[in-house]
Amino acid sequence: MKLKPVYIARDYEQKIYEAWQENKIFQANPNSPQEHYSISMPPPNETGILHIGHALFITLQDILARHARAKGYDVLWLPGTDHAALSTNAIIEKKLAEEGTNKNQIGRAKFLEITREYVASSRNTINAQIKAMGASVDWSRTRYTLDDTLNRCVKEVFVKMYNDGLIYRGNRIVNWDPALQTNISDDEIEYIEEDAKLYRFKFGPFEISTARPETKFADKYVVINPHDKRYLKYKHLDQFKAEWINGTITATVIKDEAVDPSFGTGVMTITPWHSLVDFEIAQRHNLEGQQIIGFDGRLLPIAGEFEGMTIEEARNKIVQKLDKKGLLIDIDHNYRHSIAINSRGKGIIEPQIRLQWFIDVNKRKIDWKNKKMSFKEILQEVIKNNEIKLYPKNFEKVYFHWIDNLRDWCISRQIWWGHQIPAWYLNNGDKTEVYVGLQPPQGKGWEQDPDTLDTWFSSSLWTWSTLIDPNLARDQNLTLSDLLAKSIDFQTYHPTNVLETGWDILFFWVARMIMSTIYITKQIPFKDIYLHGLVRTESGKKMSKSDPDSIIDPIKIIDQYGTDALRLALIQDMAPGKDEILGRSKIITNRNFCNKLWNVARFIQNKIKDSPVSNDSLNLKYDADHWIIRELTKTKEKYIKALDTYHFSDAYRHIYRFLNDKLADWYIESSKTNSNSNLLKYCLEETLILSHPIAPFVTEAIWGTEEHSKNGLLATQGYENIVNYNQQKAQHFDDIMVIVSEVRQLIKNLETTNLNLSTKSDFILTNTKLIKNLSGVNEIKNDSRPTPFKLKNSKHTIYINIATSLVRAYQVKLKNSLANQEQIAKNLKNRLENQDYLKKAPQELVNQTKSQLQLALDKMQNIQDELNIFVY
RNA sequence: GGGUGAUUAGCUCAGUUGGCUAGAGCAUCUCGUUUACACCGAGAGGGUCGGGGGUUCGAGUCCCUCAUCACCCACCA
Repeated sequence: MKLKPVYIARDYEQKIYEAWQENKIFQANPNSPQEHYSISMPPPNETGILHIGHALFITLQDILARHARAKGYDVLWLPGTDHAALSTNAIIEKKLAEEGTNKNQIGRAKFLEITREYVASSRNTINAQIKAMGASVDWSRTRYTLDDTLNRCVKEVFVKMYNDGLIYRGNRIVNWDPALQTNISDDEIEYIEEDAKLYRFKFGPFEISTARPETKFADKYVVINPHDKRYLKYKHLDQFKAEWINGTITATVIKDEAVDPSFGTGVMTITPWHSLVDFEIAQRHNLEGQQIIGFDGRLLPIAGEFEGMTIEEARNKIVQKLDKKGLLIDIDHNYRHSIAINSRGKGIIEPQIRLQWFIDVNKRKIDWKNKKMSFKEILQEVIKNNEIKLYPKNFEKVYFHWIDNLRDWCISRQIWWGHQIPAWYLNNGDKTEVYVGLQPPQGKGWEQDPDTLDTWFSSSLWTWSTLIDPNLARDQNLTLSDLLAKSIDFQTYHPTNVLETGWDILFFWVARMIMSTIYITKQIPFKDIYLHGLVRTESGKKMSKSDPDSIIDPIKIIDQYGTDALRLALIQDMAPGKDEILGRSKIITNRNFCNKLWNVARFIQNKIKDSPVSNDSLNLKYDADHWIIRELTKTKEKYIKALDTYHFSDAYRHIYRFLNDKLADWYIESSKTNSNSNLLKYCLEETLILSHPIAPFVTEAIWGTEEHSKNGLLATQGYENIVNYNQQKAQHFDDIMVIVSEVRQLIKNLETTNLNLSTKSDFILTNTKLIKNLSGVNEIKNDSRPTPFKLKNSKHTIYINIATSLVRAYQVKLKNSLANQEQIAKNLKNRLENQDYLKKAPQELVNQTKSQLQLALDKMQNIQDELNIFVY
């Protein structure tokens, strides 16, 4: 088949992916005698559509998977989707609201049914888009964070943790989202700053400041720093009367270090029910708290006349009332206040006290390394001991900092979409019995906890639960340990080799996987963690839905420029853990790499047509042949090493340099003079095999148009050993390159097309035609008579014959290069005159410096000799 | 308030344990359609690596400090 002049990606990509799938080449084979390699794909939201972040992680993981296959591993890259509890639940509730109903009206069963239908229809979208990216995943092992096996695992883990005392139920301040009617984890909160008013009120003998007067109905305590000299006459637990919003109250003085004397008046009242800090102060002193704001965000009966009002409605009215009573002192309008919002739903968070389930991160209950350790300690241990390696390493600092500040993890959510908590309650008059188990308890009156578990609880089980055989998981007679022992995938592919994900979910997900996996399986979940950065717009901003122009839509890019162009643009100049900027121009540049490869293939195929490939074994005929094999060998070593160490952009740069600077610019150009079609074909095939992990489609497309000694699709080809070459002959071609480059410069600088050379060197004379074709020199004569000018960079003696009219221009050029060489020689000389350098630097380096200096001096001498001609 | 990272050519960025005469892509300028490629080729210009100090024979690279920016964590009534 003949290749078209230009590579049109969309004509090939889909068919190629289908061919890969038909041949089942991405299917893992645990029975393979080869070594095994595995990656768990971070499951994207099933309701999502492919964005640039997905495109990045698919690209990186696909490169790793294909690279491992080419190295000869049996590879499992396991795909899946996440049920994304919070956001999916919110979508459905919004839909219901639009239809004029709500979840309580339709009931739990109906709600779940609607949700299931909705997600089933959208899951295909994301999976098709993952395929479009070229992902070499094993679709036969697709998993879902809400499927039966995972549900079983979730319950098993919950029950085990409960029995070990690692999960407890307690009254704690949680981040309540009145809009979504659920609490969310600390990590899912964002803070935004806004202008607010800071009110100062009279409170008994004190002045207090607050930005939130609406929470002050039940404030019966003033808290003062014990060291605050202004208030030494008030003792801890002193009582006083104060006129307040709804009449006179009796209040108590509390002394606590948490108060900052320099803020406001140094006196504050506390609202334990609606503030974490206040709650902690109240706990220290055993104070009562009272709920002021309902879970619907409206004021409760304690607010008296303000009952039922929202916070916005009530605030000004309360201030007005206090003002009328003469209690308002002043208002600071320049106050900036940060408010907590839900990073997913954007609802304003109202701290509330609720009975919730928590995971204890400090209890030493987990067996690891023959010790009883806490989750916190395990998280520190595995990274400290290098059992799990972080790339880039500097994220360790952030990681440890996060662990130091880790609190117990609240895992219950007041939503319906997700894994329901396997806890049941029985009301016995004034006491509630609690039962936690895999199956509902016997007997009447038990009711299951309506809450579900945080999505991250189930996704933290991802690496191992996905490797459990789903058929075995249905057998309730088997224990969880049995399941792990009998599942061949788990035995073969766990721990996984690498977790590749964004640094933004290091804590949400990565850390929690380490916790849960070690706790259950006694294995680490992965050996390496590679963190990539975020992809930003050309102006450096985060791509956001509110600014549609800023969004690079991978689907559109793929259609327009091809998947490979997108993949290459994503890894070009990318550094681990660092955000990168991606714009259209970068994609176009990388589309050009594909086109270059395509045209190299076209040229070589035409060549082969003209002089068909013989059946002889590979025969290196010309100096250039040895040279290109040397370059290919170097490139291959560097490329493989770069990918082995997650240096994606380096790997790409190496193959890019080889293709453009070596193969196309020099070898193909020289093959127009001296053609070795066997070797051309070999170089093309090697380049395709090497480039395949980073640009799978265009390479497979070219491969498909060729006849190969090797069978099968390109995606199944491994890296092979490279043929031997002769080092000396390779260097001969280096000599030719030096000459050609200098001649090209001369021709440009002197603005002539009429440049002639003469030499008596046999080497040059046998390569006359090649040098002429490559450099554009007019003629190379066999003539030993010297002319005033010589080529300077070649070790061969080659004279230049130029017209007298050009001599002056040539003189300027000589002076420039003399100055240049002088500077170099001066630097090297200084270095060699430094005794310390001679003593302390490695001998090898000193020798190198000496020969560099000699080279520079020789060149200077030559130039000077030529310049002397002008002395008159 | 605590922390992390960044600062290298006009722009976007590489630069792996210090050895650099600091690189690439894009952009700019000049020339060129020679058996693949104008989604091309050849050549050129452009940087005291944010400032200052230190360690070292040697610093873009390590340490200190200042400045600017970005992000993360905590959050004060």
